Amino acid sequence: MGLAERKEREKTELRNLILEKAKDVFLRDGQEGLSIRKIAAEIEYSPATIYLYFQDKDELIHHLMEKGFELLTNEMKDIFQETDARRRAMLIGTKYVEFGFENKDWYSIMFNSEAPMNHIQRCKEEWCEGISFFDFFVATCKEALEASGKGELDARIVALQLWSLSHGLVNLSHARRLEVVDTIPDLELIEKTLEAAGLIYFNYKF
Amino acid sequence: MGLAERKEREKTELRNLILEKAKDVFLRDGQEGLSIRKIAAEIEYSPATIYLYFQDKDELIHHLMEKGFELLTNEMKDIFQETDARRRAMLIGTKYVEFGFENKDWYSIMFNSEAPMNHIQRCKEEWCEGISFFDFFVATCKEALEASGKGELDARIVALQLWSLSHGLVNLSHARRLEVVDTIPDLELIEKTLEAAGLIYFNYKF
DNA sequence: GCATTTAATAAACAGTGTTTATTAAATTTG
DNA sequence: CAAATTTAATAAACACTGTTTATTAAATGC
Repeated sequence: MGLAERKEREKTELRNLILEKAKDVFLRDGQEGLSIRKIAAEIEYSPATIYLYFQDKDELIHHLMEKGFELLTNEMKDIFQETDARRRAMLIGTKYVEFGFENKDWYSIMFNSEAPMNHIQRCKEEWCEGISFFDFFVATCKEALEASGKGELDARIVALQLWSLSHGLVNLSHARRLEVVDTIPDLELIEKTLEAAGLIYFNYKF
Repeated sequence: MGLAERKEREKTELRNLILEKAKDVFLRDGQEGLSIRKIAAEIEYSPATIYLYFQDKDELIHHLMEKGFELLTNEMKDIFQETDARRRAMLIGTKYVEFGFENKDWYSIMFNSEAPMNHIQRCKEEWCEGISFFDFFVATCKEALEASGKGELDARIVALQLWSLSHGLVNLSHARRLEVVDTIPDLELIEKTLEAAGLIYFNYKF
C-alpha cells in the first residue's frame, strides 16, 4: 500500500527537483546556457537520468514556459481588476512590454522559442496560456473600442495589432535594432510608441 | 609587381568563396545548421583556415545579413518608385511581411539575430542597412500622414509603430504563436491585420 | 533466498566554435 | 642557386552540446 505511494512520491519529487534546478540554471545562465548536463550536475544525477523523467529538452522548456506565464499572470493580476477597459488595455500593454523588457529570457521562452511549441504539437495539445491571455485581451479591446465609439472594428484584429506592435517593440529592443530609430533609452521609446498607439486606437490619453 | 597583386587576388578570392559557400550552407541548412566546420568541408579547407579570413562566426553572419538586405532591397526597388506615398507605405509593409514570411532564415539574420550586431558593435560601426531602410520608411510615412490629414503626428513614431507591428506579426508567425488568434493561414491573417492598420493610420483602403 | 522489475549510469555518437603549436610551401635575401 | 624568412594551412586539443544504448546495481515480489 504505502510502498507504491512512497515510490510515486519520490518520483514526482525528483521530477520537481529537476524542474526547479532547471529554472535556477535558466535564471543564472539564460536560455542559451541552459543545458541538460548542467541540470544533471545540479541535481547530482547523470544526464541520462533526466530522460527518465522528461521526453526531451523541449518538454523541460515547455514547463519553464508555464512557469513564465505564472510570473506574468501574477504581475498582471491587479491590472485585470481595472474596470475602465481603455485604461485596462493600456495597462496590459505597458506591463507586457515592461515584462518583456526586464525578463528577456522568460519572454523569449514564452513568445519566441520553438521548443515549447514543438512539445505542444507532439502532444497534440494547445497553447492554452496563449489562448487565455489573448482571449482576455480581445475582450478588453472590444470593450475599449466600444468606449471609444469604434465598436464597429473587429476586436480580434485590433487585439492582434496591439499584441504584435508590443511584441515587435520588445523583440526589436532585444535584438538591438531600435538604435536606428532614436538615441533615447529603448524603454522610453517603447512606452512613447505604445502611448501613441493608445491615442490612435482608443482615443485614450494614458 | 604582379606577384603581390596575384597573392592579394587569391586572398580575396578565397574570402569570397568562403562567403559564397557560407550562403549555400545557410540556404540549405538554415541559421541553426550553419557551422564553420560545414563551410570548411564545402571549400575543402580546414576549419582553422576560415579564421585567417574572418574574425569569427559573427563576422560571417554579418556579411550574410548584408546579402539579405541586398535581396530585400532588390525585391522592393519597384515599390520605392511608387509616387503615391500612402500606397507606397502599404506596399512596403506588405512586401516586408511577405519577405519575412517566405524567407524565415534571411529575416531572422537581418532582424532578430544578435550575431551581426555583435560584430557591428565590436567594429564600432553602425547598422547602416537598418538606418537607410528605416529613414526611407519614415519619409514615406511623413508623406502618407500629410496625405491623410494627419501631418501633426510624429512620423518617426508612426513608422516605428508600423515596423514593429509588421515585425511582430512575422515573428509571431515564425514562432507559431498566431494559432491562438485565428485558424486561417498566417499570411492571410497578417495581410488582413496590415490592411486594417493602413485604414487606421492613413485612412487608406488598400 | 532467488527471480524479477526498476532506477541510475557510463560510454558512445555526432556534432559545435575557437585557439595553439606545428608543418609545408612560397618568397625574399645574400 | 642556396639559405633564411615570411606566409598559409592544418592537426589536434579544449570544453562544450542533446540523446541513445547497453550495463550495472538496487529494490521489490514471490
